[in-house]
Amino acid sequence: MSYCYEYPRAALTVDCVVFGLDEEGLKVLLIQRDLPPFEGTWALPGGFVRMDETLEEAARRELQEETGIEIVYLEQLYTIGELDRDPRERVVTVAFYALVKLSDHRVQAATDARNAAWFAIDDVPPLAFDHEKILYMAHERLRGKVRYQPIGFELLPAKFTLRQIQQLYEVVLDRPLDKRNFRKKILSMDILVELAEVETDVAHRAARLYRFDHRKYRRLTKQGFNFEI
Amino acid sequence: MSYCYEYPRAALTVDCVVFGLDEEGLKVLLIQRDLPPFEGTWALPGGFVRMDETLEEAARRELQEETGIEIVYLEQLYTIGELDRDPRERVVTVAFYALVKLSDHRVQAATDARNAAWFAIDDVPPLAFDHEKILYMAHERLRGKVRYQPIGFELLPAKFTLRQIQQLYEVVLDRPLDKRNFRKKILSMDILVELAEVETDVAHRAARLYRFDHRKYRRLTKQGFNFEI
DNA sequence: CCAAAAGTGTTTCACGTACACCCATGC
DNA sequence: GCATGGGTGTACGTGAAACACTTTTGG
Repeated sequence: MSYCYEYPRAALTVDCVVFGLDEEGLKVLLIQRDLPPFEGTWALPGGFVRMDETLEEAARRELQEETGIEIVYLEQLYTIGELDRDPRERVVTVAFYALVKLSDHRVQAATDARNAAWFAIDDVPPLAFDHEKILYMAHERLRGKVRYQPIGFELLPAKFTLRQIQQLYEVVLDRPLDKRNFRKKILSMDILVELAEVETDVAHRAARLYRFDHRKYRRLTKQGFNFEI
Repeated sequence: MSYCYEYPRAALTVDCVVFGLDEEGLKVLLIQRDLPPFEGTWALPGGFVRMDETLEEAARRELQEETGIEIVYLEQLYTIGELDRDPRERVVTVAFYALVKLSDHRVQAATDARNAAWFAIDDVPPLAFDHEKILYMAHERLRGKVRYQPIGFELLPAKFTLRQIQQLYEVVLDRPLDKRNFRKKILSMDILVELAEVETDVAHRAARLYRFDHRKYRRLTKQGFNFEI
């Protein structure tokens, strides 16, 4: 107990809502706590912020340590400072949300030393602390943001079919979309590059693969283009 | 120095970007610091979070203490945890932004004990810490949010003319809007109540006054209505 | 009567939406 | 040859944008 201050100070943590997508739908990455409080309960990955790292660095480090995942897309969500959210003492947490290409991370997270697992977003166990509230906020944010920023591609493999993007939007927005209209719209934005490849191992006609063109998107954005689904 | 912890802890503050609107345009409320560091420099109102108050409570209290302003619309903006943002020690700050009806607060803030003043958003003096960055973020957020949430009304008096709303949007979005189209659109949303009053003390035909109908808006929102300018 | 802003409709065009069939492939 | 999804075009309606003149009021 060697760090002393004139006034009391809250502890500062980060918590991360990590979203992934597979054939079954939208998933979230949880860890099972191995220490009290809430020992054995599922929770969002996260932990204390060190004095030599920024908030985002702390979030990335905790994700790396607890789940073995290297995050590409990470964004601050909200900071929660309710008085009794942690039974031990006052803990203020900065919540983040992250999007990962589940196709790349499926095995890693499940086999990590800590008990980490992907849960369907609609079938999440009871969570520690106020993590259900944080998860809800993150889900809302994703739903809102996916419509006017091309962040959905962070959930897809680098090469994807138009059907995959459409399914992504159908899952996140929770409504069916018309195939022809969707293709017309997404292609007319001119942010996808048509590849010379098609998907493999499907029991039907293989679909063309595309990739998202970050450079083109940035150029268009500067010219006043607004992504919107 | 009587509060001791096993690990070092960052200090936690709140900072507020308070926006107001008058005939000249968009304004921001600043205070002149009366203590080091940055003594004499203009800064965002804010201060340390106490252990018995939430983050939002801290923001409201600081605004009350430093500027005498009672805030209606207050929203969390971003949390900044860069390592050297405060020369004394590690300070993590939760930034908020607030919208006030400047018409009600013009005198109060200027005559408060502390040196507080409104500055045109495009003519802000050098600010302490990283407050210019925070101000920029808040301005961006306001610009973005005002288009799809009816928060602009928080900047107007309770009773306002259609010209006032239009000017508000012209100032915040920084582009001219067509009068007839704007009126058509805002009135067709059915979120304004036409009052039996007109403005007074103008050297021309007096315009009809309206007020924003929060209740109607909430009802429409539940039915899937989306505000958008 | 003059200055200043209030108030008011119509036309045009772009875009969103609804909708159904043939094609390619693997089994 | 059959099941599965890939890929494609048109018609319609709604809503955004462009645009100018008359009315009211105070000075």
